[in-house]
Amino acid sequence: MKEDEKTMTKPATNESGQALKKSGYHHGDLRAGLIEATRRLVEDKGPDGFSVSDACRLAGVSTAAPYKHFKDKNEMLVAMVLEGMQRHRANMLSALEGIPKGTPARVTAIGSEYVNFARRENGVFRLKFGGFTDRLEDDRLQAAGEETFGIVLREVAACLGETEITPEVRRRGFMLWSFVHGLSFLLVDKKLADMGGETELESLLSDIAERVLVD
Amino acid sequence: MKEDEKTMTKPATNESGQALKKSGYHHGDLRAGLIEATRRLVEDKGPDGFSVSDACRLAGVSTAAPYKHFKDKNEMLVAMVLEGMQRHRANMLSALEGIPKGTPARVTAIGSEYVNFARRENGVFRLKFGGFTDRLEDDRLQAAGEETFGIVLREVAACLGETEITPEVRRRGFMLWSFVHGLSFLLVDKKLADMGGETELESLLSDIAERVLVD
DNA sequence: TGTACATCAGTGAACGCGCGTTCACTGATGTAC
DNA sequence: TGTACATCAGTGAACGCGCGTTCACTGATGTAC
Repeated sequence: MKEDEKTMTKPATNESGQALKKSGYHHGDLRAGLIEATRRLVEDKGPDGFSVSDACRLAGVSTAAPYKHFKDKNEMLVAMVLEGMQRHRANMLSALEGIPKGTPARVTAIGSEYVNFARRENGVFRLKFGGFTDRLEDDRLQAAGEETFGIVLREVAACLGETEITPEVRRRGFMLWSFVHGLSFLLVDKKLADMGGETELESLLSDIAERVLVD
Repeated sequence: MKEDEKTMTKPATNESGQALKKSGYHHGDLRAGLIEATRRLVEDKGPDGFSVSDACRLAGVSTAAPYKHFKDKNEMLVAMVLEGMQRHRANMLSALEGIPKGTPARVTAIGSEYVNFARRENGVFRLKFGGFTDRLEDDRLQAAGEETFGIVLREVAACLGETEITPEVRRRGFMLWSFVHGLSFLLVDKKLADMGGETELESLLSDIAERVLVD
């Protein structure tokens, strides 16, 4: 196969070893490749360090190629954030596995995963919440966010012994969300330099859960 | 004075009526004028919608002028954010006036002002906290932030009956900060569409203060 | 009070750059016969 | 199985644009005499 030779002379055959590109001419799944490139760039250079040109370079593709898959730059970012939110949601759900229903420990587990996502996928997190929202404004993002918040509300309701989402459940859920959301930002901005490590974080989360969920 | 005629033909004599420019040739206080222009642009177009060229246009000055007062674009943003943080701090302090020492009401008042700042000066708030930190990284900003946090810690200590900033005071203060910080973001991102108005906000803040400050 | 002069805050033109997007195109691929 | 063909995912060159920053300059201002 001279495919490989060709690939080696291409400018952007991916620096980190993981393959973003499949074959010589047709890509295989360029849409996914570009989303992954977008994600990487946002993680590496920050939410505003992303450019279409960079993504193309990383995916090893001409700068015109994305427009076969996305309307414009904004669509690329939205698609990437949506994917990230699905991951986030899935992680939160799997963090619940094995923890008894109706216990504050479930709420703590969700919070812990929320914070971890904010750290692990800092760029995506900031892109969604850091004030780029105006640019990204999109019903799909809004909907995905509410769906995720629903997971929290369900657990809060269970803890409070409610069978449906009452206004009080919303209120408590919102308190918890606010706390965990702010905590994520402060951790990621490193405002918590002297606040200890992982144990301290877990204790903070369960402490808050208890304080908010106690009637 | 033909000064006025000249000014009228200038392209950027300020759209909103408020004077950013003083005289025909020398400006008077261009540094302040540019900081104000920067602030306006960041508020109007978002943290990443700011450009030096725009600021010059708004201040009615050539694009080379800022470099007599600031090292580069970043310095302009830092200067503007620093000014904003001083306002923020002053507002928090004056929100305390007349409220009895050692009461949770003082903590609530600070929180309320924090949230209001995030809404009133949304652009500045996001610029400081929304993930532009990497670009803005600056010791002066860090120091200003810690000074502001000190106000909270002092009040928390008073509420807990401590005379100094113990680890537990820091812990509680940090919980409160996280909550109020997250609340600010969620309000500003309009994730609280169904969460009621000002009264609800105040009740949320005092509720949290009580829950966190009760031993 | 009037004049000569140094200062330095502003000018305006220019620079090189990377960006987002478009265009006519090409050639790999899958399908119908 | 082999061939003709339509499709359409990619190319690569080009576009116009606004950006941040620099440069030699100019002329208003304050100060010394």
